[in-house]
Amino acid sequence: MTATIRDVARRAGVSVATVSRLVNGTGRVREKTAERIRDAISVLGFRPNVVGRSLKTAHTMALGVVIPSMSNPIFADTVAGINEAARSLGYTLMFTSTDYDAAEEERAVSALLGYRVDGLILTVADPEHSTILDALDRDRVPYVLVHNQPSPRRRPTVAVDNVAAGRAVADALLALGHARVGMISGRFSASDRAEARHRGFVQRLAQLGAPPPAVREVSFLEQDMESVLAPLYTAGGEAPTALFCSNDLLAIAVIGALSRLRFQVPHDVSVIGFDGIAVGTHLHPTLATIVQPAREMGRAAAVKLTSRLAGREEPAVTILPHVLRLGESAGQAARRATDADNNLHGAQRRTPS
Amino acid sequence: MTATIRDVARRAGVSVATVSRLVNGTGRVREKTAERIRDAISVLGFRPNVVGRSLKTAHTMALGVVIPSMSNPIFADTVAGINEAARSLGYTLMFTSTDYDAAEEERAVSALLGYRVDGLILTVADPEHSTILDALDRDRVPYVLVHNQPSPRRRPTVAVDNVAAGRAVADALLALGHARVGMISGRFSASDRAEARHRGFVQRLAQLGAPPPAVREVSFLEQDMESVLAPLYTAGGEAPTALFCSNDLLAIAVIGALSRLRFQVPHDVSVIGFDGIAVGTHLHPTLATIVQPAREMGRAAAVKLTSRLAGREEPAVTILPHVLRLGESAGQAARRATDADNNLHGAQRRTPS
DNA sequence: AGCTTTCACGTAAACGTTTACATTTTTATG
DNA sequence: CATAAAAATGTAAACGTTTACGTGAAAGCT
Repeated sequence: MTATIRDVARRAGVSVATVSRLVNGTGRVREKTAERIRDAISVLGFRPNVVGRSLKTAHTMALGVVIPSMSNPIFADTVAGINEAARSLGYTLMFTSTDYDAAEEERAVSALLGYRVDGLILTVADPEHSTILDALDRDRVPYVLVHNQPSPRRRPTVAVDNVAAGRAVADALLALGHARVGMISGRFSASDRAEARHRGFVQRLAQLGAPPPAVREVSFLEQDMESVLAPLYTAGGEAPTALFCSNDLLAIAVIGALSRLRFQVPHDVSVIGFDGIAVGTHLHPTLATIVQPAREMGRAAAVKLTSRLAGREEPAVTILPHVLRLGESAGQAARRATDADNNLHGAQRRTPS
Repeated sequence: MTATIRDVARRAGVSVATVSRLVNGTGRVREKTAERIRDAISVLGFRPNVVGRSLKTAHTMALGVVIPSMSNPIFADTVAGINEAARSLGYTLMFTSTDYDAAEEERAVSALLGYRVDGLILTVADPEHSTILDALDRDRVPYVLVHNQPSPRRRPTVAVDNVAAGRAVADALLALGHARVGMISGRFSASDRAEARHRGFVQRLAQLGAPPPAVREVSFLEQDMESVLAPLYTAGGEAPTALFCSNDLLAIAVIGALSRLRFQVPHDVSVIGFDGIAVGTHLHPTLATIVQPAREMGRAAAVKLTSRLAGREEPAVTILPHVLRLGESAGQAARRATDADNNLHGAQRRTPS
């Protein structure tokens, strides 16, 4: 069917070795023969079979990518960055998204390993207790984590400092005068970074003597945010005036739910997200958030991985800077004074059915 | 390093053929030997090398995916759908995004072909005049287009009827009383679907006796939408009261730019997008749009492709239904009457610097 | 001229599978 | 129990490359 190196060799009247040398630029070949070979290649439409090559060379020039979800722009952007860097380094991507399913994580990695990708870039649910990662370490499969929270084990990682960012959110909210705050987070078991953000948040709150936040863990695919929020806001005057959401998608859903519950953002409750996805700036109110340099993180991950593949020494963990973007969704806490005063806003609220 | 089928065979005291048969479930093997082999496999951590297998079997169980951009949720969702279907069919994805660069399209396909993917799923700039597609046809490489506008050549495609959708937008806008409309579109040369949407739009406008729309082609990555829009709105009373944008991302940018130009959407100008990306419903005003079933389209494309690979006959083109979602960004045209009347709103507008 | 290098190229053995075909073992049959 | 049929397994050749090694020719040197 499609031409092989043998066909080319025959037509050019040389041996396959010479063709291989020309194609790969390894070893010299006389200009005259080179021309004959090039001719043969173009008339036969020869395209080197990478799988044959890979079998022999024991590397595939393919990188495996495993992320939780394609539908979250933060990951899409990360992949875009990986793609960009990988391409320019001559690598191709093999890709899977797991839809936040831990079992699927394992299947995906296993499949990729079957293809003998040269390395993996992944965002896993819980790197601390990951049998997958343990297996990769054992088998000496090169990988780098992206977005996962770096831990004492110092697995190769590109991330932001989620804990510090969580603290920053606490600072910001307190500075805006919020006394009672809450957090709506994706399941910690499905996201170590959500857990890290929470940890920083709670820690700083405690440090500054604020009461601990109400925390609600939800599925990353939560459909019915109203049912999650309603209970928080039916209890007496203790409802949080600001909500930290572990990612922007959640924050957007929360803002929608709040509005259906007849709360105004930020007047009644402030909301701050995490990620800094592009659409956040187009929302109304614009979304307050911690922005991560997603595309850059992807690039950095690809570069780190390929550097390791090339045997270059690389720092295990790269922390990229995050920045707090104070959008309109986070505002001053409602005029605080007495508890009674808080109830003045009660009229605007409605106990959900 | 990692165990081969030979190692397994040796340890189990059988031949490689038997191991292969067991692993692939082809041919029978006595339960007793099967057990020995399974043991050997698990202690050696044997994982069949797909590249060796691919070389022999001449198929890779890998599908190539080439799309313009990862950062547009419509494509991200499509890829999610492809991923989902491919996975359940036992295929793995090799992935590239081109960032709307036609040259990159070619490189990407070429790379993928080098890996001998079993087939390709792609969204190209211009399927009608695509040397890439011609080459694929010539070399009998199975592929299916997704999102591209089906043409008389009936290349395998999964799409919505962009022309009909364009007409639907014209109908909707006219029904809302808009007399002068415009279109902000990604470059036709970079997107046949934008061109198709435009075609339907213009066609229906003409059919109904409305004046032809002002059309502005912009880059899909346009940063400065204000400079694009400003000229449209400095000319006398001829400015469009409604803008059809060839995709939602553009529509969002347009709404932002309009607001910076001190126009209110939809009061001063209505905006309607295309794609139906999820965030549209969270915007304020919510985004009027044509919604495409992106994830489903991805799934359908993967299914169509793999069916063809399996030799099953499949209709060449699959048209999935789109639906018009009339969000808040499209409203009644400003009270029309005399031309003079239109100028009443002039006070709210400001000629940009 | 004789010698050593260097250059250009060819030969053939891998790489890890699958799979026709051959061979052995087991089972069924009379 | 002999034998035929069926079942289980083995042998070895491919698949398309790369690459160590070998060889002949040309070039440089004394």
